[in-house]
Amino acid sequence: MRHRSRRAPAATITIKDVARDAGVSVATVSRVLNQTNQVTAGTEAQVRRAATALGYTPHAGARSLITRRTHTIGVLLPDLYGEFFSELIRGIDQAAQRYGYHCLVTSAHHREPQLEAVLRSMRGRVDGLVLMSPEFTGAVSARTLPAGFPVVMLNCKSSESRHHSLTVANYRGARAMVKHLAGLGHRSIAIVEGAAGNFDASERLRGYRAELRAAGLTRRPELEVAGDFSEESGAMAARQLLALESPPTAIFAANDCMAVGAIAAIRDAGLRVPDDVAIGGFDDIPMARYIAPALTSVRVDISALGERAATRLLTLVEQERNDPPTHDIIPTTLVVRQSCGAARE
Amino acid sequence: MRHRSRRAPAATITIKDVARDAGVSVATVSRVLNQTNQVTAGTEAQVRRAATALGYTPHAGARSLITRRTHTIGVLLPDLYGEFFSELIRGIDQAAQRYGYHCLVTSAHHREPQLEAVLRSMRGRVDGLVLMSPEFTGAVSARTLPAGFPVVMLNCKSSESRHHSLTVANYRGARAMVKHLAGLGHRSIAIVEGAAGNFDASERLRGYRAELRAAGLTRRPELEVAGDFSEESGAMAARQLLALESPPTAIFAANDCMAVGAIAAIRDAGLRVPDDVAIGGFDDIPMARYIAPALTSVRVDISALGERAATRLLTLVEQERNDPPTHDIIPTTLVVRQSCGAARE
DNA sequence: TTGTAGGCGTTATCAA
DNA sequence: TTGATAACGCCTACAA
Repeated sequence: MRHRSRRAPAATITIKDVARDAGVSVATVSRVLNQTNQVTAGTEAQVRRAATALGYTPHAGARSLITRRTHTIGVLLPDLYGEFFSELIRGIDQAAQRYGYHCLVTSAHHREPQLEAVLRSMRGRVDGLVLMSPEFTGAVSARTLPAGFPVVMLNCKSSESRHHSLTVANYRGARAMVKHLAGLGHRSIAIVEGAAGNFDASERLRGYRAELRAAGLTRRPELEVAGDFSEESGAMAARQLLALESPPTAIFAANDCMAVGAIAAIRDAGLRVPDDVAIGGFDDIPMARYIAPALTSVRVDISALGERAATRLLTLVEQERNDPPTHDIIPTTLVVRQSCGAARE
Repeated sequence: MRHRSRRAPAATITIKDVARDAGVSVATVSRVLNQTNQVTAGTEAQVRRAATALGYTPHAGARSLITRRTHTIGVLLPDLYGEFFSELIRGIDQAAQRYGYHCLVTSAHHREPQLEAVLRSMRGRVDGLVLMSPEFTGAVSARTLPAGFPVVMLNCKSSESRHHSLTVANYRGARAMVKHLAGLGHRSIAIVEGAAGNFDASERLRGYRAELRAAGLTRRPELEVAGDFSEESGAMAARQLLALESPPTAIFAANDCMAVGAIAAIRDAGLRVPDDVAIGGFDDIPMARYIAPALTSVRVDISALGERAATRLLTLVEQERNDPPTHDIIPTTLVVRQSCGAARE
């Protein structure tokens, strides 16, 4: 008959219950729990006893309402597919935990209105934002975020410089790989591009083109093939390149997954890597050294990227200051193995 | 001279500002924003105009304090390393977004006290919990979570049945793989075990042993080699197995990464896969079909696991009822490719 | 249909 | 050292 066939209201015990049981005021309980040592050892003991007896835990939401600190950072990612993001989140979470913060993770905001809605929904939930989104512009920021709200951008267009940013050295990494291949004597070097619209992808393409020019090689548009970072797209791209009238002798895949797909396709076509076609990848995923032939790649320390981003953000949050934006670049390393034909082990 | 070389207090605009500008009370603003259609079209328009003009967004924390709904679910994982977790998070986040919920992700809680602290810190932050932790027992639950708090456990010991749970069919999957290898005529089948203490690892080992017995094969302890799910541990395990007086003719690696490492080690030893040693993996990561030889594996739909877990949890949260706990098992599929010697393409 | 006022669980500011 | 009491930003009876 009552309105309560529903779940009981989660018998929530509050600071008041502790105060009552300890025979003190809520203010005193609060003081004990917040380490503001203005309490007698005796009363402190009483309070602690009552608190543990009741199994009391402060309500984070209520606390943050008056404190204006949620001790949570928001992490906004364009996607969650693949090792890149798990590594990134791992790094971010690691740094956050070190500071005693939580991570609110969200992904997939394609169109601008959706992005704005997501950013808005963060109000009152997070103290700052790690943002990885090509769609995030200064205008969006102004419309959705309070002025001075701490933000660190990840792998975004460098033009957006009003916020702090961290970027992987995609351009330099790609140049290093192409330079290496050219140094091995390759004159026709192809690229399998990353996903369209992806910032990493376009930067790697830019590096590829720049280094071709620097090496005095002519750029052939038919050697720039679309891909989407998946193994399958790498295989398709390789097949397309092999079917050319004059196929390339080397292929730079914009990530390791596509490189693996390309190697499989080349093998299926009856050709050998690196003897007939040399292959280079990007990212240096753990598996790169174990496949056959071992993959030459551009190493990126993704979790370090995440850690630095979170650390930067948390510094901003805790300092409560408007430092002038910094723009860091995370360096990459060329790792030479068998697939490019340089190392023969 | 002022106290404010610090950041301005983020000029936060509240419901009061909107009410003032719209010339109505805060209650009316609230009603407009919460779709309780008890407002004149005229005043509603005024309120909306004022709200957008100010760029107002309700404060989620304040709202949840009175609503007793955070619209956030907590996700507690033992780790964040590797594709498994990114896929899992992807599935969880997908379901959460469909329900309009956020995800608070945390990892790495090794010892019990730390786990309890983390669970406690969730109070007032989340409406429910997706929990993947071997250390989470009924006792921990009772000490840290309010009675009736919605929880869905992932890949945990089935003994813990007071909460809802979802589990991958590790045991059955492992049996299917071993049965397949035995069916190909292999009499000495080795296993490279997963990380010690890991539930998936122990279940896959259990399945391996059970199927050996069922196939009438004698179990040889030296054919059970330790691993930790990494490529490197798979390679080490394979080397160890090849050094045996009578090495196995087939190796079941408890995940694909270790299988890749094992294949590399076997090749380095001058032997061929599958001719000299057959290999089977577990998980069927995207790359499995592209390596050489293509990897036979047990397919797991991880993102589906995450999606189902989150959906189950959100059903509990929204229904506000104490349903009797359900215990679902996510099935696996054997995917036969070249590495086991069955398919020759 | 609208406004007033109380309360959600904390912390912060005063007096005492 | 301690205790009232007023915020924090919002929702929701209840009254008008």
